[in-house]
Amino acid sequence: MTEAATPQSCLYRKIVHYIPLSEDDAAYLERLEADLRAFPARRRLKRAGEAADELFVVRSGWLYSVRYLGEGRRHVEGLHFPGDVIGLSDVTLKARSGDLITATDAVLCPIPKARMGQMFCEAPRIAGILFALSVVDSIIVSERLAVVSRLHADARIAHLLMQIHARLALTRDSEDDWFAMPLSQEVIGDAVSLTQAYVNRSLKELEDRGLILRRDNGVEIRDKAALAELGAFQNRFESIDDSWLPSDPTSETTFRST
Amino acid sequence: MTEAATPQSCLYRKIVHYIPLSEDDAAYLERLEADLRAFPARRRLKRAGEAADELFVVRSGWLYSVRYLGEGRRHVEGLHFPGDVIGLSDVTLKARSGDLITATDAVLCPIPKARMGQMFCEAPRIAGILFALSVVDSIIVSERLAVVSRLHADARIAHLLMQIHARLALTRDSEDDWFAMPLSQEVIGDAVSLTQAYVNRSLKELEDRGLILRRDNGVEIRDKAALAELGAFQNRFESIDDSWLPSDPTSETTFRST
DNA sequence: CGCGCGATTGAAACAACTCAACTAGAGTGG
DNA sequence: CCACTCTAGTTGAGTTGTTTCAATCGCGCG
Repeated sequence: MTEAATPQSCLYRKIVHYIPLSEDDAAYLERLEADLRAFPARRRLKRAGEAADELFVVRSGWLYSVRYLGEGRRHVEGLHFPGDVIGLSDVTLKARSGDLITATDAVLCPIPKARMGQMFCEAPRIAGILFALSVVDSIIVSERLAVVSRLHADARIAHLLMQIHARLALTRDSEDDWFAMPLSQEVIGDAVSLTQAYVNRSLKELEDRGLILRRDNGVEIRDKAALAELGAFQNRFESIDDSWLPSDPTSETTFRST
Repeated sequence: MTEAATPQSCLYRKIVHYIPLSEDDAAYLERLEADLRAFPARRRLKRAGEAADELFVVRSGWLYSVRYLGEGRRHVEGLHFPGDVIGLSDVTLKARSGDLITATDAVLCPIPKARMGQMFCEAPRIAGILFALSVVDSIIVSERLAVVSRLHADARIAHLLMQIHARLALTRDSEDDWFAMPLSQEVIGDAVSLTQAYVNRSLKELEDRGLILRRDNGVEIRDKAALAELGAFQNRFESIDDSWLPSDPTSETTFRST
């Protein structure tokens, strides 16, 4: 176990990192995360083809989703960190497109997909926020696509490391330049489209150049500027534009002349 | 001009392709698309860095968004066809991440981003549908990421062609295996991460193998099954799971015992 | 008619892959 | 406490898919 059994809601922390939340909305969120489930590391929780009928809020632990495209070719669709909502990206699918696997021990809150409809009616602001989170997810994927498409091995790795670091920072208060890295080089490779062997070489090169330091089963970011430059990384999810969100009904700023 | 000046709403057609729409919702949609603007082909409508303060519904024409990541490296983030909503994928960004360019003459309906908030309150079902469309967009990107990551040049092209074909089919009644291809090989390359020269070779190979036929400035799909197999293409946006959507308030099926 | 962009084709260079052997460390059981 | 096993990481050599650079072709358009 890397965390306490019932950690505080990282989703809540992530959201308030972005936008202020009223008491009511906070309470609504809390009810959403009522049901806690613990899973051990390296477990395949869901498989491609199973019904995609629930979302999961990640309370603690790392997970990833993989897809298989024939002849053993594997692709990591996404990494999931504490505070992430897993499954937003396939609410429109009846069946899961890939497998969901725990990288570490993890605690999740399942949410039946059916509740989303209620939410759109009962809590439009929460619905809007969920929409925003889903958009953030898709920006992350889109970013990765650009990088994988057009950058070299070392730059892809650099980008991935910066992205992970930035995503983790959303739910941490302390500014730490080290994070644990429970993903194998093979998983990293499947995420940025490289072979395991080449991931190794690239990591070594980044380390030799002094951009990172591998220690204690994790990675220390040693030269943030250089990594960002190399990996064409801009933190596009550090803050969000919430100007379009439905306003909080409890605050009386809702009705303004247009 | 490839279409009439004020064509029928393809967004409406796309939505009803997926899910039934009440009179009220249809009317709401129509009001959303009140403002029509025509643009000539090959025009840069928006640039990276400009304020991302509006969405566009595509009434007619093709567009694409490109991103530049240093040293002339260009990446096509997305293709936009009639019925698409451009900009859903960066509602959470204050500034556009890339340029928006018309491939053909095009007619667009701008929608101020600010209206989205209202929508979440006034028309939860429409908001839900917009959310679903955004998820479909992100599935398309995610699909492309998997393919670009793990498949060879000919397979990537095969996938792209099948994807375009399938997306166009959403708003067409006639089953046609030919479509116009106003994208240069360079743009195609920037979309699937290949150089223009190699796109050419791959297209030629697909043609030699009898999977496609290039004619009349377009592409004819000659062997759909083989292309789908080669490009690991599954049509994951032909229909959507709408079971979770807020129900239509005008229909009296809303309140059921849970 | 000639200009210019996009498509076509060729040859050389190279980034990343494949295959494979070896090492380090973590866990297990005797 | 050591030998055994297993998984993950490291490193090397040869191969290949794709890029790069460049030259040529075709065609729509002013």
